[in-house]
Amino acid sequence: MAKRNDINNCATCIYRSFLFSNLKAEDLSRVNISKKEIAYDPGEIIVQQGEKISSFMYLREGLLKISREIDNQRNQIINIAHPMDFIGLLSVFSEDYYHYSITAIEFSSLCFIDLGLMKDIIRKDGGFALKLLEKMSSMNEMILHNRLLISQKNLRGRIAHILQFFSKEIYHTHEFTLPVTRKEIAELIDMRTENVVRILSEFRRDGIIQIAGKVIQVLDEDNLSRIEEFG
Amino acid sequence: MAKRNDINNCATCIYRSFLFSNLKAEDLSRVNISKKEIAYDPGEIIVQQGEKISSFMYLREGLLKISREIDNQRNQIINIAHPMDFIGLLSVFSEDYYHYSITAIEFSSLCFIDLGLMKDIIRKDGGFALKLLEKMSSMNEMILHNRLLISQKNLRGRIAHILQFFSKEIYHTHEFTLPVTRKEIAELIDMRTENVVRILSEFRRDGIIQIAGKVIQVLDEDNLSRIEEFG
DNA sequence: CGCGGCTTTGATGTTCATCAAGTAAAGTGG
DNA sequence: CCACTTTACTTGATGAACATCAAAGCCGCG
Repeated sequence: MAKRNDINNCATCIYRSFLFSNLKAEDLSRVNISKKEIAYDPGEIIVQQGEKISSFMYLREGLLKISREIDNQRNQIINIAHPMDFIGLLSVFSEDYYHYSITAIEFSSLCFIDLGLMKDIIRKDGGFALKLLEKMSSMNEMILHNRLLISQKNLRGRIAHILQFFSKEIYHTHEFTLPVTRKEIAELIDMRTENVVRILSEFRRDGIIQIAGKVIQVLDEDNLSRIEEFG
Repeated sequence: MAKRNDINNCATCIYRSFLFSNLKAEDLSRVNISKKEIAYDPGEIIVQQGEKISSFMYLREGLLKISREIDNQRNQIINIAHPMDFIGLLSVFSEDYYHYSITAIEFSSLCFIDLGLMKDIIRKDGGFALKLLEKMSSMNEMILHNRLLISQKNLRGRIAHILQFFSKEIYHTHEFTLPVTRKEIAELIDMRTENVVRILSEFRRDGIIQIAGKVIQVLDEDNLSRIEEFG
């Protein structure tokens, strides 16, 4: 793990999530004392697949990719995590070792909370446990739902989907800078790099988007939506 | 919901799961009083997509399919649930309404526990909540993992995978009766009915399996494993 | 300045969906 | 119980969608 700069107090942290707002004052203080805040630059690996799980992680700021190795040199990206996500909620409570890697794809700031402490709080505070169950349930449902959607779409539909994802869910604007390479897009939506490029070019030819390297501008969102839906 | 026959007491129920064995005696008794046990024949619908979630379900015996409608007349099967599974753990705690349907594909017996009661127990018993978190986490991880695997395999690999699934994880024997139609297999592993048939026939020609209607016998498991892995 | 990874386009072949058409099996009503 | 209808299964032929191979330009970085 990298640079440390514990600057914030959980009680006043503007990033404090809905979940932690349900914590009792005493427990919040325990979290505050134990937590470690770490910042990562794009490309930095936060968790290596196979590593032992010892922390409960909370993404304050930035963007991460959660991925896993399939064979020698092929990767599969499971999810892109936004702020307020409890990353690794995927399996913190079921597995001893991470089944996936976590990498920063933008400048990111994470809080690490000792897993033992979290479990202790859960055991003592059933109300908090229920909130956590709900959060976990909805995160898992979302990721699975996404996978099920993608597997039904053709390649154009998938590209449209991922463009809408970045435009609407991540950056909330029509013009944005892709935080991932073409290859990573391919790994995220089950296709080949060449076809990502090809279809992006096609969309540009058709006046649906504008491309300047990693900067994308959505010009015809209606059309993009139609392609996403029917593709 | 269908026929009722509340015959069992949770305290002595031989199907009582690992999870419920962590329940305090008092809470177990509350579950026992509230629970409804219902039996279903193959084909009977247990939950309709869109229905309100009001129960926590536990599969005592049988086999279920969990599926969702994509468009007018196309379905996608998300998972096959075995006994001891807390079905709907997928989203009981995050959503008010089911995002999927549940159908019996063999004679099945389920216990329904009032969701309010479950939430109450969770709030009071953090230890139980933690066990539930672990169970939920591992179930979700398994389902997602399966999806990620399938999406990387070619059609032969997927068929090999699903045959191994039924043979090893469900029936624990080389010869078994498929609980699903060819069409349902297709819906489960993202392919078309025709290709399910074609590849099964191909496997038969190659001496890997024997087919008699719905009865399948795995003859060459090594080969099947190889196809699963490299396909 | 040169190396390696990223991007791009074209050409080619494979895999898979689709269409078609027929058989078998299973449910339905008289 | 039999004619009838529907649903499941099966095989072949065809074309579309996609992966793969190849080659060249680009860009950042040491």
